Amino acid sequence: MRVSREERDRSHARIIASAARLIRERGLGASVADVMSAAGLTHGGFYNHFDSKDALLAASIGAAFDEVASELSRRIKALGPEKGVAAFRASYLSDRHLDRLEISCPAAVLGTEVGRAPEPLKTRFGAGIRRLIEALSADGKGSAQQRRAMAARDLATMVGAVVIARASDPETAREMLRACRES
Amino acid sequence: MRVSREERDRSHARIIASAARLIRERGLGASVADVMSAAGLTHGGFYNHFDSKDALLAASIGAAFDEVASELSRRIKALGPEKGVAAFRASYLSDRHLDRLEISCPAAVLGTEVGRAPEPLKTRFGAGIRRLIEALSADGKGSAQQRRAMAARDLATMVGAVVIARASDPETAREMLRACRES
DNA sequence: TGTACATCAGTGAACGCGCGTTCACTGATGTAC
DNA sequence: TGTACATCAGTGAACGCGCGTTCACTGATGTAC
Repeated sequence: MRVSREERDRSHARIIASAARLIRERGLGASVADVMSAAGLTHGGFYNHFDSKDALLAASIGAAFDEVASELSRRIKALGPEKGVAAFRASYLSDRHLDRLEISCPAAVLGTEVGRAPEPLKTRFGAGIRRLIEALSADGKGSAQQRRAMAARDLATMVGAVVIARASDPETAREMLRACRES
Repeated sequence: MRVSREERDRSHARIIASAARLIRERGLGASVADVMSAAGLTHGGFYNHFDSKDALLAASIGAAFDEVASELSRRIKALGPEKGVAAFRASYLSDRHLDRLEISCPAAVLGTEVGRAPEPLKTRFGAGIRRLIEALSADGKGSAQQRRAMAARDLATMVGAVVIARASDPETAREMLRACRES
């Protein structure tokens, strides 16, 4: 049956939120039916909300980056640039982060899959990356350009370390994280 | 019809080699039928060679790491530790590497997918990573432990940079690679 | 060395399954009067 | 404000497709005598 406009908008938001979690947990292959079910709906109604699964993926990748970027901003606001970025880095490279796939950084959890995805997904992904670099640039010395480059390198190291750690046996994972925490 | 033992062994090697290329190009979802076809065989014979698709994935991830690790060793042998590692790093972070998925580093091309794969795949993956860290440790100063940690960080940065660059729009990709080449 | 037979790598059809997407239908909501 | 009707979010069955895996079959290879 038809539902009110407010209800419809709530459903839409729930679908994106469910997808943002499920794709991080299971990858881009997370099924439309499972996403809809996690949002408390049935799969048939999906196309009332999105043109295609790819459109949902784009929206939910954006939402996932939003989450991570605002967490970083929150830390910077609370602790200042230097300590805020350091706290973010420590949490990113923590053992705990390894296990919490569903709220993890999209780059660390979807990166290689998005690399093979169609262009619109990459555009969204790239926008998320630039947002993170921008926020990370709050810390550091030198010109704005130098700080951006340092932030980009910093992000690459964090993402690479977590990607490798998650894909490896526990011992190798530990070595990789420990080495990168020392930076 | 039955073929000779030598022919059989050649088929086996061709299947692994084809898989090592195809999974890097298309991800772990590359189909058994496509792998067999690339090896000049039909899909029905696959289970004469492997117990399951996962067994093939493990073998071909190992083979892909072998390729990359021997390329690094070759450079070190030819140019010495410092220049050899530098040449490897430059090639890893080159625009050219971004496009050559099928001969790329498994970590940069399969990392997030292997993160969700069963344990045996991660063990193989971790072994490949340790081999690369080991080889990269040839360069650098300090104790063996310090050199290993530096090599691990170096590898994490390279992998993260390429993962992010491939998953992003071209402009963001360029910024990320440029920043990491400056290291 | 030759012969008879068992083995088994390779073939191609078939299986069951999960997927993205479509569709006819339902009935509460929104709208026109 | 009340009524009649069009709209459309949500449902659940159905579609076509590709996948990993199984299977009966073929015929050259390997082996036992």
